[in-house]
Amino acid sequence: MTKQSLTIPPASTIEPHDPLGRPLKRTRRKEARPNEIVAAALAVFVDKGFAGARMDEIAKQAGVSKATLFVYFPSKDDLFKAVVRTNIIDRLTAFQSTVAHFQGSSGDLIALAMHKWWQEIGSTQAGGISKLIIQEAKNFPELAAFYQTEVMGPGLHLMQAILKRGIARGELRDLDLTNTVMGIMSSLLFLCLWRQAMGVDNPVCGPAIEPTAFIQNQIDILLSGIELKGNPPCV
Amino acid sequence: MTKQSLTIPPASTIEPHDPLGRPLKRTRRKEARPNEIVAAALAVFVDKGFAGARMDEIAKQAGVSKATLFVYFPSKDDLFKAVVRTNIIDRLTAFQSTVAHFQGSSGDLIALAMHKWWQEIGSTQAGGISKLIIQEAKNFPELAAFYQTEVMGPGLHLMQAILKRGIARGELRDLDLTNTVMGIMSSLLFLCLWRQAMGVDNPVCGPAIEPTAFIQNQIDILLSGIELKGNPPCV
DNA sequence: AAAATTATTGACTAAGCGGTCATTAGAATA
DNA sequence: TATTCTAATGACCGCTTAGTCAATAATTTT
Repeated sequence: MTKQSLTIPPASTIEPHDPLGRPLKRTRRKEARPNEIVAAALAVFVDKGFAGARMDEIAKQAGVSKATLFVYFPSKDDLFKAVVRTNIIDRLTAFQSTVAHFQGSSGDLIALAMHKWWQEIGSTQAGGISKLIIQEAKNFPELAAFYQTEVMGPGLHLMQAILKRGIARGELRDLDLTNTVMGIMSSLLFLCLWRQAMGVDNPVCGPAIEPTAFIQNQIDILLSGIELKGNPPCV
Repeated sequence: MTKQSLTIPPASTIEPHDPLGRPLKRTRRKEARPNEIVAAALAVFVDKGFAGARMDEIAKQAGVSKATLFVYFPSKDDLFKAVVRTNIIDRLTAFQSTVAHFQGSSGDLIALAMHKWWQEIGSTQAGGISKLIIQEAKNFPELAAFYQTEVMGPGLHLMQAILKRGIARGELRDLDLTNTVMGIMSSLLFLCLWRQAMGVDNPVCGPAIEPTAFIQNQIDILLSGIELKGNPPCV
């Protein structure tokens, strides 16, 4: 789609607006609709899951009629895919560049990466998508594959590079790279899942997990382990 | 909703028959039905999720009519709860007793617990329930609460006891108990989720995770960390 | 200002699903 | 064998919801 001339509605006419700043009546805003719809869909999908999400609710939240949804997206499936695509990619690349040219120790880098990941992805709405994918992977193999190659793949690769750097610099012991990376991701991904399922938003609260403290604990253990053996007698 | 006239009064005997011509047997097996239904429901729920599971399919897989489902379970919700109850509780208690009176070192006990958990719960169909709960927690707060108190609670408590034992015996350093326990559970639970979502059953395979190796790696890291610092100069 | 264009939508449909119930037929009893 | 009891079910119902479309109205063009 070549970019069309942006028709910004004239500021001249004073019209009623909704709480989100969008015009109320039946305004024509071809450019803005898709983003608004995707944003609304993200919220509803994350909240209700794919099967549980109602097109009516998405429409309402986007401030359009249900029929308009089908003007911009041919089906619920397609809308779902659009939600995943548009919400993950950019966030992930931003995160990558944050971590890319770090100079300090490997321990600090790992800590930075994990905390940043939570801050910029896990704790945001994008984190909800992880849960969505896990939920719906079986029903959307195509989408799962997309997530696999476009999201998990790069993420794992990035973390693997961090560990390799640490090993090369003599800061980390020789590791089972694949499993260690998956282990690190697991605690992060789990945090997303738990948040979404049992988290604060939910009436049913499990043991309250404070994300930052949890992650810091994971980092401490990851780096140093929990056993006491060896060190003390050293002085 | 006036009840309409009784349906086709069959003056002629209509023999029950398959589309394939086989006479349908209508055997009466009151005792066996519930278990068979629950077993079928487990498979379908795990495969499709709660919302996606169809009562018709469960019935078919159980070899009964849909109406029979409602003879034994008042609603889909109740059937779902029955599935969770019957599949989790006994497995969990069995697991607990396996671990309860272990005598060796804390490191070995932790390793035993994690491997056993995977072997007896995570890798079985019961593991699929974990995913179900995470999926449906928001829609079934009551069920999530049940899972919380009856499954996660005892599980966390058990692992916490193991860690306390290790600290008391001077084998483990002083730990953030809650977060450490959650961390351990996270890798195990994640393995279930990953298995169910991206696992071998699924056409979309992510990086192949070998569960036993993954768990062993987690144990190694948990106990010893990944950093090299400290020890070498000690001699 | 009138006509042309097209974004938007209310009203509708077809299909699917959880759940119900009168009827049917397997088995227990006599 | 005849009778009774009840497990099992086919047919149906009401409701929900993804998806459709002709009509409507906000812009643009003439």
